[in-house]
Amino acid sequence: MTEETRKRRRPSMSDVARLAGVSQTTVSFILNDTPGSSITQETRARVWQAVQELGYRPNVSARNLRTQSTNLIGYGFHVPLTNEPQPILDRFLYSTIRSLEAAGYHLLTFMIDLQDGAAVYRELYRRGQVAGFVLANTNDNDPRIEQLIDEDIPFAAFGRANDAWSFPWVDVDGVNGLEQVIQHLTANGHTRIGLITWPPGSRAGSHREAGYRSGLAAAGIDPDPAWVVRGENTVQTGAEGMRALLALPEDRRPAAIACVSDTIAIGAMSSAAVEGYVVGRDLAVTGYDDSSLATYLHPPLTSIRQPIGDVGREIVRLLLHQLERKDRGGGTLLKPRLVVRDSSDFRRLPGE
Amino acid sequence: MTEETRKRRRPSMSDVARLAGVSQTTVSFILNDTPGSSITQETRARVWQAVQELGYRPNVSARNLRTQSTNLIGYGFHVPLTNEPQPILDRFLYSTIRSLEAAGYHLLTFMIDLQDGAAVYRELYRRGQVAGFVLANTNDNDPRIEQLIDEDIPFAAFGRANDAWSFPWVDVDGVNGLEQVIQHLTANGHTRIGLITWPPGSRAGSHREAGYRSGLAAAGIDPDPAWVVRGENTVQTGAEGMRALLALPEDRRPAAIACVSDTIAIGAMSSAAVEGYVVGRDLAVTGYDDSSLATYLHPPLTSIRQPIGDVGREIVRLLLHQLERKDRGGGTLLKPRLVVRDSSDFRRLPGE
DNA sequence: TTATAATGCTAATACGTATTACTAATTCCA
DNA sequence: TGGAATTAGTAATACGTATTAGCATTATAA
Repeated sequence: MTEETRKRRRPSMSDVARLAGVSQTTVSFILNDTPGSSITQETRARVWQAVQELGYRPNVSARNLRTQSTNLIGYGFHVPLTNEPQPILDRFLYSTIRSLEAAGYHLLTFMIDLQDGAAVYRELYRRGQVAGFVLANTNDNDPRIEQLIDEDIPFAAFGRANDAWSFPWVDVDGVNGLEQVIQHLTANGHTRIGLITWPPGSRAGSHREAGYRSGLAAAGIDPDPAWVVRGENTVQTGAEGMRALLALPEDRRPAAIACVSDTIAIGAMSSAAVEGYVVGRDLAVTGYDDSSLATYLHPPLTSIRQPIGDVGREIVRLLLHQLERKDRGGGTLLKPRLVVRDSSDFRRLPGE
Repeated sequence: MTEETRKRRRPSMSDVARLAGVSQTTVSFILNDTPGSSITQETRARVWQAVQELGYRPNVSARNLRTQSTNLIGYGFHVPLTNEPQPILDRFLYSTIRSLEAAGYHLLTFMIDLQDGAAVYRELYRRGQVAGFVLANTNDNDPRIEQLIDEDIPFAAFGRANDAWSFPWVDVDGVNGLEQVIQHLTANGHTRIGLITWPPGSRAGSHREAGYRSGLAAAGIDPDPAWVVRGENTVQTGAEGMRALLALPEDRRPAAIACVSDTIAIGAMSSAAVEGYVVGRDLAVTGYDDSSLATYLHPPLTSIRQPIGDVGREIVRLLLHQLERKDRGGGTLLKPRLVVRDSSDFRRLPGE
């Protein structure tokens, strides 16, 4: 039985046509509702009947070959340098997959490492395996984007890359996000505010840092260069960054620390606790991403929530627009939202 | 220029053949190293030259149609009920994608929700979009597995489903994992040990619970039914579970709590802190998964590390075996490893 | 020297679909 | 009533590849 089942050829349109007593062309017309074709209700019914009976399903490869297209969109995972979970990326991916499926597309995933990166994209496209790409984790002058623009390959990116390049992107306004954080902290009376952020060259990092600076400027604060420390997106970076900041002489030591991710904030909070500080009383800490952990940390973490579902939907819209109408769209900038919790909101704390 | 670039048809084998002055058949023979064909070194060189010149790449759809196969493997994401990060799943995915690519396959992702689940798999397979599937998050009597077996569709699963069904799976021995945890805790003198685990029906959950029970039995401990509390895989479950356990009367209250995931353990630790317990001194807590956060929690979390890279590799091996030799393989059970940290290792703590 | 085998290549075909060009029968309109 | 227009369908073809069958030409064996 196994062998027989495996061997049996899947029914094709011709099989359906034969069973229904019509031509293969007619079947195609009916299944695709081809405009301009005229078929009786009765034959339509007969053909659908045959489709049911045989369990016919159109063959994707044949259809792709004939239409010179494909229902696949590529997405490259960066090889993770560390094992940190990437909750934002996961949620972005889910939302993107969902939106793509609603339009009849599927997401093909592949791994890229930092050097060969761009080449894989070209290869997949030239083989006709994918119709276009969705990008995430974009960087300053991202070589992938440069190449995709160059070769006129359809794509849309989560994140910007370079003010000079014009391409379809969706981003969450990191400048605004950190401005909200700083505004919240200064409103709470803070004047010495540190920042734990990523190494230079990260686009998202530079936006968030710009928001940090403009937020401080708006409050008339001139930041001490020592207030900004950097590292990869790991808990460890947060822990070490916090230790460095707390090691500053008392008159320069920040009493509020903004982090560019929850992951970093978790490390920072843990380090602060080790050093004997009570976060939320002695020290304000904020994160970014509003991951699900934020609520349950001790104390709960103030964070910035990104409208990830919207990002996925908008990216897919931009991409499909290209695939259909063949012209590139512009960018979309979405606003994030500050979620205040005890890690930064001293007024909510009991006592002191 | 844009329009021209877009319009230009991708070169086909015939174009290469024409440029090299040979037949399309010859080009195919050369590119595929078809055994039994005999072609001069000189013609080979001429053809490769033409391939370079035109930038020719084989068309995937045409190849798939001709060979009645596809280079895609399907992977269905469960719609996440919560926003918890799933570090294990992410790492499993990376490892799987890598292994698949090494064999010339790509991973096609799609979303499934709990009810229609199984139908999507059949649909993708019958359309010839994918050659088989990789499954994760398998459950007791998983209907997807039942259907895939029924319809003789190639697949391999991360996790078991049912002792009666025979199919290719890879799993990490959860019984052994929790036995290691319990053995460690009892060796440290604990006699009242709680468990925060998932709702019944989770296969992985029942294995870990069995390990909990056999571990206790090995130490001659008869567990109080109140020691086991259940909930979804969220931080909240951990927090509430811990609160429930700590609310038990003192003579029944566990002093060590094993959790079936780090996510749950994080909630448990946070809740314990709120109740005024110092984890690692008053209370031992252990997790499962050894996520990257574990090291940087306060205190660092004892956890179970799963050999995820091996899982991905082995799954792909089992799947490819089916695709090539057309028979199903058996299962592989991998051993996890206990990583002891301060959350459970009282002897490491300073003072008392 | 001649039949046979190996070498180096090509022509023809099929995979399953979508689409264009066409035909026969019917309906419409003046 | 008769020609045009519409209706209901079909035949033929192409997408780009892999493969089978076959055909010269050269090398080998008897």
